[in-house]
Amino acid sequence: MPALPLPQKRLPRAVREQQMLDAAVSVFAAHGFHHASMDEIANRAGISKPMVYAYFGSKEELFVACLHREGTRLMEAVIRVVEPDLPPDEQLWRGLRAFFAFVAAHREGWGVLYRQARGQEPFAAELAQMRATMVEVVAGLLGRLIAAGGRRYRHHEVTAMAYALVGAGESLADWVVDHAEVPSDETAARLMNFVWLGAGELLRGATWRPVTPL
Amino acid sequence: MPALPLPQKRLPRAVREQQMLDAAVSVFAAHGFHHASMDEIANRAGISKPMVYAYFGSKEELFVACLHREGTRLMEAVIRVVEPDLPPDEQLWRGLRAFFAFVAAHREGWGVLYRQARGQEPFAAELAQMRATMVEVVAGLLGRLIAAGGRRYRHHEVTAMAYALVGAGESLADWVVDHAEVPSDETAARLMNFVWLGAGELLRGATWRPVTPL
DNA sequence: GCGTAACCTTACGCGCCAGTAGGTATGCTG
DNA sequence: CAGCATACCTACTGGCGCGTAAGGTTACGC
Repeated sequence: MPALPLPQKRLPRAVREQQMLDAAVSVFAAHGFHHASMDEIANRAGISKPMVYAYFGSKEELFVACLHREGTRLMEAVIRVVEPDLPPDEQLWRGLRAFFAFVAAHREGWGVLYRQARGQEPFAAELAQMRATMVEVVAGLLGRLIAAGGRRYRHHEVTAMAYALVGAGESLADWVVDHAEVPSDETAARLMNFVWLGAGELLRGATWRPVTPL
Repeated sequence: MPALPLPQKRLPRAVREQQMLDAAVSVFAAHGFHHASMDEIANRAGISKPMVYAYFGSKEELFVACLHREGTRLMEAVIRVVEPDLPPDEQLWRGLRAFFAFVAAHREGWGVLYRQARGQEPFAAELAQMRATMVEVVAGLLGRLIAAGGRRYRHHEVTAMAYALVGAGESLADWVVDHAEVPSDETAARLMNFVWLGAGELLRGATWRPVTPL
């Protein structure tokens, strides 16, 4: 969207910071980190460049701030729906739905930033952090799930499974971004089926059904 | 007058190109696309910059060439072991093994390039191409697998499953790169189990066993 | 041997943009 | 209405590194 030529009211820092982040997210998403210019970001935020530097310090720090804000929002969206009292499969299902819904709703924001960050070294750390949190959550879920079945697995095993699941999620998220016509819940259901039953069960014709209908 | 310490042998184009690619891969992997300098690449290849431009045209094209060479090698490594006459599960298993083995063997090459490319726009296309090929192969495998079980699935379904699988693979590949101590076959086996049996089967204590022992 | 094509070099131009210097306006607090 | 802090601006610069012009040198065909 174009820069809003609004009356240049003096605004408190907290507000301007959010505006800058909004601008930065869309510019970074549009051109990528390196091709994004700070001038454009400042412009779009309806402010001049030195303000951005005053508040965020550097281009890299600004990017990290974007990543952090958007990532936190995603996490919150997922965690909000995963109530610990529900049965594990229901938790997983809800988490997946929330995840894909978020990705679909933030098509041009989160996904793109995320992809960016995985390559560029300075950001990989920040990313790995969030990813690790996510993996931990999922691993916990799988752990309880398996424990409920009376079996025990090594930590390593469960972590690897969680990693695979998170990766599958990311990959399908990419797919969702490019296929706006497919409802995100449908994708969530597909992954749920795949994960829950595995190819072995699937080919025997079994189908996992959500308690809450689509 | 300037005595050349190194006997700068004149080499045919094909040879030099490979040397340049070798140099480029390691420099790109080390610093990332943008922080890599053409001078350093030329240097490491034991050649001067204009040669690189003469042969590859631009920094971007050079990167694409790297991506292409490495990607092709990966594809070949996987396709080589997947003999069409084998039963589908064996094919899948072999493919996974080859994939993780390749990634582990090219720790500082392929994985890093791959991560880079997903963000930067100009390369996403090239990447998507290879990815699509991979997904297609996997989807074909899954399709035959399911058909063998006597059931039918929509193309969309199978493709999504393939996408999820490929994503899980990529994700675990990252993990493998950071965990050199874990043998790649172990990771392959884990994913195979996960995919093949699904969490549902796993928690009932089932285990898929490879025909060819680790 | 001699021309010519391919290989290879040194040395530089020059756009782009992150980041800054230095200064002005505004509003809050007493 | 001082006086102080904070919001905000215009206008620069420094240098990094991609890409190139112009010119040597070696191999190879004839």
